[in-house]
Amino acid sequence: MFPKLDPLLHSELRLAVVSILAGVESADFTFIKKQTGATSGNLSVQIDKLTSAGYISVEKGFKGKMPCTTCRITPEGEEAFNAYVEALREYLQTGHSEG
Amino acid sequence: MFPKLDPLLHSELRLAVVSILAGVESADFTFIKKQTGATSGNLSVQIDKLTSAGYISVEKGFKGKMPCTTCRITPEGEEAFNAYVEALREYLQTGHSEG
DNA sequence: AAAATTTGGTTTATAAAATAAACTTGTTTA
DNA sequence: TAAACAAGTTTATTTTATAAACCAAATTTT
Repeated sequence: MFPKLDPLLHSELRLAVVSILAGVESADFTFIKKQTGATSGNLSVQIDKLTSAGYISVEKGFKGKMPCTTCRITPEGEEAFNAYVEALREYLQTGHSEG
Repeated sequence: MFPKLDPLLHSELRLAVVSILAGVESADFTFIKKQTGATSGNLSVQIDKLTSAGYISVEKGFKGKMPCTTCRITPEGEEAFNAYVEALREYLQTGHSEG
């Protein structure tokens, strides 16, 4: 019927982050921030949550002398994303009859 | 890029309600409750919100002697639902390149 | 070279949401 | 007629999302 939607992905910003990461090998904090238009604080928090869930991995390093936080989606993250997309289709596709 | 998702629809239960109503002429409270598996309280609250937003309309009557709350999607609701589906596609479809 | 500004974030506080628990009103059943 | 049930509503609690404030280091300006 209506499958449960993974609450970790059913969040505008986290979904955007995962969507970006699903399409690239990796992306860094500032890039994701620009793409999503999110504030640093919000993005930092949501990246933490995705990391704790094991959906993405984060590598902290430097680009020249500047700190640089690089994010990647994990296999678990990809799987969760795919499952979420599948689940959502049930909601988006109308035609739930009264029978 | 990533369009804003209508917060009124980006809610698991409200989305399920609207999805159901988008497919039928009308549906009553108890039917929606069964289909979604929601608690009465939660459903009541979410139906109120959708009503306040003008996305659905509610008609209170009786089925025999029992109270019966019938819900319908409004044209605004349909439009909002369609827009939401469109917006979501941007998120679900991967391939946001780093260029 | 000191001061001011910018970069790249994190931590903490606040506002909004989702959800469940408790309650209400009326009806049916034992 | 008392107990149980139906159909919801109201209120309280827990989560979430978000923004505001903060921090350290690097860069730019004077």
